[in-house]
Amino acid sequence: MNISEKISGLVIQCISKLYQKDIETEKIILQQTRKEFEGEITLVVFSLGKTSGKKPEQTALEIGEWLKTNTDLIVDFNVVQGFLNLTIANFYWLEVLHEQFLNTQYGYVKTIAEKVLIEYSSPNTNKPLHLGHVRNNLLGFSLGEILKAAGFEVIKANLVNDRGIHICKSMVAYQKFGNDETPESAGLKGDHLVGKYYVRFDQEYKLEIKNLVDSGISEDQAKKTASIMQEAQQMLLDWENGIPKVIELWEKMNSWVYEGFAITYKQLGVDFDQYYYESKTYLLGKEIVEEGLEKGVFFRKPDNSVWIDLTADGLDEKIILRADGTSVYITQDLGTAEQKYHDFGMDQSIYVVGNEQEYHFKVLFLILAKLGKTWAKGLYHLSYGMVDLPSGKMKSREGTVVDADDLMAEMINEAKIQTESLGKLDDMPNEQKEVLYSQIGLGALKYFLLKVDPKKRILFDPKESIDLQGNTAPFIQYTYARINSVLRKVNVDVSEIKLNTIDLPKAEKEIIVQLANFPAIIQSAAKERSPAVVANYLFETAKEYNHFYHSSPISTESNQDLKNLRIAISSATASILKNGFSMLGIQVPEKM
RNA sequence: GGUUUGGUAGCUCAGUUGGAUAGAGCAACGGUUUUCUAAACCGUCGGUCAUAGGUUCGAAUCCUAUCCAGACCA
Repeated sequence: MNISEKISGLVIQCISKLYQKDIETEKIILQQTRKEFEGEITLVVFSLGKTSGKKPEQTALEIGEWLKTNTDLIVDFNVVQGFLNLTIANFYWLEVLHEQFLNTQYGYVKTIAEKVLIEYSSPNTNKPLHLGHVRNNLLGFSLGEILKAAGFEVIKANLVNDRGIHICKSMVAYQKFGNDETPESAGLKGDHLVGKYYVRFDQEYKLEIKNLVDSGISEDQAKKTASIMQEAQQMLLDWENGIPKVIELWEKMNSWVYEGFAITYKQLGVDFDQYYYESKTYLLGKEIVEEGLEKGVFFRKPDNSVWIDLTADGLDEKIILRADGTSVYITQDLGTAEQKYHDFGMDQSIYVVGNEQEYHFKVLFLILAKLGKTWAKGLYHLSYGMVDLPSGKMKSREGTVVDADDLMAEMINEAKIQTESLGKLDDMPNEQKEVLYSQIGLGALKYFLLKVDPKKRILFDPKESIDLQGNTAPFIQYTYARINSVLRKVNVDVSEIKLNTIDLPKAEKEIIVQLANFPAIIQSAAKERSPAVVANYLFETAKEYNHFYHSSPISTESNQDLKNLRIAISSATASILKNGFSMLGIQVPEKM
């Protein structure tokens, strides 16, 4: 039971004793006391006026007095207008702290309540990953870690988009212009090599359109008749018909891409429990179409196409199956959703996909609900904003992207320059330095993307490198490293420390109160499905600790009780920073 | 045209179910190291919370309308 729940209980008791009235827990509004006032928890009394029949200040005074005299937990109070500021007994804070530094998994919920599947990343195999994908990957991974900490069983899934016309485009371009180039011969990562031909296709295609338009054909017509596009469409048909030569090329090029992705994923630190491939799932969903027709949820038009009418739900009529019987995206997604439920029987299924697909998922979830799928209520689209450049949207085929591999390399290099210029680590072995640069550089990148609310779009200016000072990962990493340094200096076994009840100085109490919020933060981040909640909390915590650090010497403190207290606080802070960061996929260095 | 998300300091963002004088970081300026890591700390400057109404003891937060930006559906 956390402190708010405890106090709520006490206030209910108090009101029943003082005013002979019962009150619902929801009516009791508690918040953290603002720094400028005495106390740690504040009861907002305005809404209790009706219950007490008295003015807010009078009510606050009466409740405060009762709590002070009748409970051990509350030792003092003060009233400001309708706010009752409560001072909690030191023994409580010491208890919390004690639990924290003994339990390195403080705040984690160990009993598994529900199973949740998170689908994220879901790349196309025709080009390398860019900054937008990085946001997706980090959000998906991080949310998975947060949900695990909050007591969910998590399955991370990746639905690879490995077929379709866009894949055929790079294949056609490679066939025409590739000269049997390989990643080895070109000295390129496999995904970059394939991406090169995706760009090449677009260039050739545009050129051909231009020539056709110049010869007097309309642009629309030119787009359709361009021979390179027709080749791509033919290749898609050949692929569907399993023409060996095409399948072979497809397999070869995809395998290059997978080798490239594996490297990028590894460096990003993301992983998956389950892979789905669109090439294996794209025919799913046709049975659902039958099911929908039988149930009367779908209807067939005279031209034989299948539709659903969602106008009553404020949406449109949506096509489910084309007149020629071929699938559209939503058909596959219906099938894949059912497949996933069949495979895992999860309670919740989260799709981490950009906000451009909000409409699509609204339709998908609605259809599944209308089909009477009991699991449809557990579907959720984690929609996030685009990462845009000052010049606008990133487009792979036009080459206007911030490449994930390049960016990571730049960030690591930036971290290296910065670290070397500080010149504190001259005695560190080179191998260790490389690890550190990567922790700092990647940490800064990840934090940059995760600290903002997923709903918001992010503007990334490649000309301005990502900060390493202020509200950044290195700030928090530094706080961690510094705590480690102090703990090395005092050289005690933290688990052996006994905390005696002593007066808590203000700085000490403030940081303990901050640390005590960690379990609630995990829950709130899980509920809101937002790693940003964790990121912002960790920044506040690090800031609070730094404030404490500068006013509270540890190694030179002669009062043993106070020294132990500070060691305990430092140790607890370190483990919260480390655990919190691990939920964001960011590592902490022992030294920096 | 419709749906939807956002708009908070020069810039990047926090701001819990409505609560106290709207907070951080960056940038700018000033200070702190014979003391445990100065990637730090302390201070100064900076606000019509897009706009206008409404709800109420109380609104950045809820409601309505409008403006701006993004995304999507025709």
